Amino acid sequence: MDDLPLPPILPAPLTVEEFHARLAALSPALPRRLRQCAEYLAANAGRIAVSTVAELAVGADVPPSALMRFCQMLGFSGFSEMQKLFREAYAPGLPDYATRLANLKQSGTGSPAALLAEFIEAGRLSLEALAKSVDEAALSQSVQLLASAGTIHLVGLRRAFPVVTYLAHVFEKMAVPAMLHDGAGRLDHRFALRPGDVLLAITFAPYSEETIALAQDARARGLGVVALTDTLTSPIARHATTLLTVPEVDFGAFRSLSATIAMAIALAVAVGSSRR
Amino acid sequence: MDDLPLPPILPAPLTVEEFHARLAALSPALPRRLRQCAEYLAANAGRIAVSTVAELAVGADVPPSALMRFCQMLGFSGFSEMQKLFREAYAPGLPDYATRLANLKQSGTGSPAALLAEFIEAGRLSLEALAKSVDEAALSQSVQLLASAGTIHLVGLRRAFPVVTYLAHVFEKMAVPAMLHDGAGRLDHRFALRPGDVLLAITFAPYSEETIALAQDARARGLGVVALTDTLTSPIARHATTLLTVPEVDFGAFRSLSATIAMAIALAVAVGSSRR
DNA sequence: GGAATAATGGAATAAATATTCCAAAAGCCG
DNA sequence: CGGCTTTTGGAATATTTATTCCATTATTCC
Repeated sequence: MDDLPLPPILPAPLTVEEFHARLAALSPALPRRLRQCAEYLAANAGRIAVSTVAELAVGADVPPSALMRFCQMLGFSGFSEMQKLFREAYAPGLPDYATRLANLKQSGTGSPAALLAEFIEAGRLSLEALAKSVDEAALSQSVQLLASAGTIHLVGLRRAFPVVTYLAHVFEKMAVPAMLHDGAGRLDHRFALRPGDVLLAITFAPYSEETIALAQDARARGLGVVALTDTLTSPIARHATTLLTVPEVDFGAFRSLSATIAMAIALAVAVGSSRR
Repeated sequence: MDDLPLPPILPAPLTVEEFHARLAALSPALPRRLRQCAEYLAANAGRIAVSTVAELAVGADVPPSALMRFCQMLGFSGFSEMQKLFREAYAPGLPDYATRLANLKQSGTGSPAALLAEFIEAGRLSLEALAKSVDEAALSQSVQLLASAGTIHLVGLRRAFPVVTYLAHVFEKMAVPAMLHDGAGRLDHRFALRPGDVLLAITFAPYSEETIALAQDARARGLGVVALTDTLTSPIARHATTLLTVPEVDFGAFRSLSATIAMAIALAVAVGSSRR
């Protein structure tokens, strides 16, 4: 007659992040159907706000009742309460934004505001693509390599130049020894690269001869080279110790650079804090 | 007995953009309650996917039945059909992205990947904030002013420097006469500013003395000054002919620059095409 | 100013959706 | 292999949510 086998009732997650953490924590120790739920929801959390129990159940390939049980095991009273979390999380950021963007785009094609809307969109898409495609292993290796460098040499010309100037600024702020190769006066500072130094080279199609040449030279002299480029098949890939790629969405002939800069700062800050 | 006063039955919008266009077209000619619906939905279209009729009705301050009628007048069979449009539009972009981001952030606080996730997020928030806050009038005026310039002078130091270097690159590509004031060698090129020229000055807190001084000097000599800064109360505001602000979200001590660059390219491309 | 028409709000109804419950199946342990 | 516990699927129920209908109120036009 004792009907209190209730597994310790967990408190419901209060934020989307807590939700993901809970999912990751419970997932391995779950029976089959419930694990299916966990995996599907982890991969499609964005759908929760706009789907019904039945739709999600189909997606996860479980009966609706299994999904129901799953919600309760997470600590929610039911599916609706869980959905509420996602609907509220969704509210502040996107809705007004998407609307404004639509209005901007509509305000006459070719108008400055419409152009701006396009670049904003390109930037956002680039950032999203980066989030999806980042190679965590290559990133950590690059950080390690740069953190171990004597001096970090920065090279990147034309459209990549703004990124290296920003890096130079960030490294300076963090007191990391770095040297910017800017090609001013056509001076060639290749002999500034000394054993134990590392080169951080950035180039995108159409690739800069000079950047690639410097990478090749550094590599030939046994220095580490971290390359930041657009594809795995970039000509700089063959001269790189570690290779980072960022998928940048162009609008017209111009690149938003958002993703590249995000990657560059993350790299710089990680290096700066690991040298300390 | 004739009960066919049916106003010409419009076809329902098939995309979110069509929806906005329809709204804008019908809105002015609508009776009071229906106009309230149109206005509220135009400003909060993002909410449609995640709200109930009752919630939206409260937001628009109309009874649910009015909202219902409104949906039907747009050509939908009812609210559910309209909501379907928004739920489907919502699906592809965000969900996978948000999920990946959550996973990245979780991969150990302080790890490079987690840092990257933060910067991606900061960049995206900045872009969204920019979309919401852009002052279209100031933007067009700035474009006109720059388009009428003899030579465009670019100034921006420290964290703003990457932006001006990118602008210099874009202007060069578009064959717009522009001069970059980079402070190299502490040379002061203020006498390069000639009548009919325009200065584009970029600075963020903590504001650069040099940038502000150059703007002040240009203004005193009767030149146009377009200022790109972070707030309306920036010290450069008093020296500006037109003022553009971008709300940039920082993470830690570092700025993502995404929004600033989006604004800068839009400006440059608009100027370039209007000079042609 | 009054008849005709359009718009409105609220209550009644229909439909969709979430949630519970329980009998059957599967897994586990002695 | 047989009793026990856990997990599962589906059907029954409860709840929420959308939708319709109609009497009342405002507008328009003559």
